[in-house]
Amino acid sequence: MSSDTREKMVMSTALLLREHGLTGTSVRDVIDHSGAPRGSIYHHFPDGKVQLVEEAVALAGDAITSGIRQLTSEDGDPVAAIRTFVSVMRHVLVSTDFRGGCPVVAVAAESPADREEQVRLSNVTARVFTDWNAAMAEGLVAKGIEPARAKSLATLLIASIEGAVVMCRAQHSTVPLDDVESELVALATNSLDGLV
Amino acid sequence: MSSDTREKMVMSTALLLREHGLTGTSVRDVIDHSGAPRGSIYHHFPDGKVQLVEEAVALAGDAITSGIRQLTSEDGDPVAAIRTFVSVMRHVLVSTDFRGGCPVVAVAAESPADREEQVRLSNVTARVFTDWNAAMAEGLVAKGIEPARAKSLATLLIASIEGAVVMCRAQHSTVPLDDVESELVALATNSLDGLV
DNA sequence: GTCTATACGAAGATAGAC
DNA sequence: GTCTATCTTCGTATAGAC
Repeated sequence: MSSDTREKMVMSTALLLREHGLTGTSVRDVIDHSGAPRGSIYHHFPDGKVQLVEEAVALAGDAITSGIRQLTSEDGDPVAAIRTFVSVMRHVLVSTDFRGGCPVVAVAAESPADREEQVRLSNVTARVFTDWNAAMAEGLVAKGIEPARAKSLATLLIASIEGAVVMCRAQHSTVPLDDVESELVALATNSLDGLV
Repeated sequence: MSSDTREKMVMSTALLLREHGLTGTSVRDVIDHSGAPRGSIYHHFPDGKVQLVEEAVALAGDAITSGIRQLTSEDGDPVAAIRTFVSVMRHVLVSTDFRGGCPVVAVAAESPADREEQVRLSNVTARVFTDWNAAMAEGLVAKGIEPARAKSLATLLIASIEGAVVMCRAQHSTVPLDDVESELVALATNSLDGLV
């Protein structure tokens, strides 16, 4: 089955991206890591590396979006969404011995020299960040926070978790993420109670 | 004067790193950008690219540390330090048309395949993040916040600003950083007033 | 769909002249 | 200190057979 090979390649790309970054991840690496047949890359991904990366970012990003939506929808709890988001990131850090982070950030933090590539990739990363933000914000609004505040609060949540992940990689420790989590939980709780 | 050439090379490295990342920045690029003589790189930097990057991260990182210390020392104001940190980042984003971010994050977000390189670079990035954190935390403690809380609050400040910068690059907009700034200023103000 | 072979450029680094 | 030339490896991508 060919679609199986395709999926494996996209998955491998996401795993390699979060560790070595955009330029640091080569098509060769993806082939080796996925065990995919060498001659099939440009069959499945006519646009080559850019397309592979686009799909990997979308895959990883949409998975997070779904997670947030599930935890915040209906009778959900935004604080649980925060904890889950943090847990996912912490697991990635620990399981890669602090060599891996978030593939979306990895791509967003590098600007390729090639213009077209730059545009295509920032389009995906921007969409993912917007989705995360909307999902988080909706959960907060459902709990009584006003839309404008919910949006900026959601941005703070996402930005700080992502920033903490980078700090954890540098320090080979989950402490930055742990600290950010407790601060965020306290802040979100207070905000939901109308205290702040 | 040779030290002039040296400084230019380190400076150029920092500028290129924040835009293209670790793997995306080549020694050739640094030579071209700095206008330095081609044959002098390995004279000034015997360890080649790693050394160049180490010094660039330290240069950029220490400049921020100094900025924070100046604004928080003595009769200083932690909120002013936040605003200044944000201003610096916003200027980088706008002046590079959202193609450039923070060189420290750029390096910390990529794990080189080479072990020794990985160790050397995470040593610098870790030190810089620790310095930023200590500088911010000290400013908060001086204003009456208890040490443990100051440390985690400082981490939140730094992580969220850095995370927001990455989001801004993706979205070609300063809105994420603007939102984070207002949230942080509010939080810091409340914390200093003993409200939270 | 998948193979092997290969084109072509760019990467980091070094040698040896000046 | 700086030059030019070059070694070697690796990057993306393509060609043409199977």
